[in-house]
Amino acid sequence: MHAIGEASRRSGVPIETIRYYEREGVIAKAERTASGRRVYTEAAVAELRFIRRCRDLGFPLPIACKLYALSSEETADCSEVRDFGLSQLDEVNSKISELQELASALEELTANCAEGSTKCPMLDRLRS
Amino acid sequence: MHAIGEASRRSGVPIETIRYYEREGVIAKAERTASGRRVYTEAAVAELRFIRRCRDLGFPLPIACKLYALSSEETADCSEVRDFGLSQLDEVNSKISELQELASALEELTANCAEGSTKCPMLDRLRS
DNA sequence: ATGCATCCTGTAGCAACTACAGGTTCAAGC
DNA sequence: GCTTGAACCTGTAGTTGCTACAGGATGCAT
Repeated sequence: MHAIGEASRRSGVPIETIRYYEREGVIAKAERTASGRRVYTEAAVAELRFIRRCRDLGFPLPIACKLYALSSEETADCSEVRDFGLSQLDEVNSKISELQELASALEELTANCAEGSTKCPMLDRLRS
Repeated sequence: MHAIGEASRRSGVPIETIRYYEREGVIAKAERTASGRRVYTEAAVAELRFIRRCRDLGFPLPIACKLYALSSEETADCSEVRDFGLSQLDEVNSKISELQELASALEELTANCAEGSTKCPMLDRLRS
């Protein structure tokens, strides 16, 4: 059993975020001591860590919740998990292509900017 | 002189966003008709378009403002513009690498998920 | 005169936190 | 037993850049 600070250290989820997750129903409400302080079991810490890993992979919170629910089921069907993973992968890949287009646009725009010039090709392109 | 709807169509900035920009001081306050409706000059529409192009390139609003200010100066030094562009490029590039790491992690995690399996390697990795 | 598009203000919601303010409780040292 | 400082509590507001109403006024065409 750990206090919230220890749970935070062990899970890598900031204290404020843990409380936020509880408020939002992402995780179950923690038990409390007589004086009202939250108490976390090892399993609760593992849940926090699980959620954090999902977030690190870019899964939105609702999906992270679903994945955790799946992971708690005995009968967890791998293919459902895989579908979430693949759809997340799709999204990440399309963000990557978007950003790559941005990057090449920015490269082109900055490439012709010469120091001291009063006629800036980048500004010209933004204006026209 | 255009009403806000026309300014929106011409600049590609949604009406609500134009009002938001005005509230936030991103653009100058528009003139009003006797009855209180906003009125946009050709120059104001150009400003909106400029801001939109900056946003499309991923520049944050405060930077978009600075770029517009620079673009209005006679003495605009190209090198300052270039610096903004390069720093934006840096940011885009680092986001790309982050996302590429995510993508490869997701590829690895999903690769071994086989249909019907009750032991999901992806869940195992999220748990451990 | 009527109806419909367009406009107005003001407020709230989104995602996922983060950062206070203002107050209680716990634990360690003296 | 008392003090002090860390850690905890609730509740609210701010972040970024919009977007979506609600509820009402205005403009224009028929």
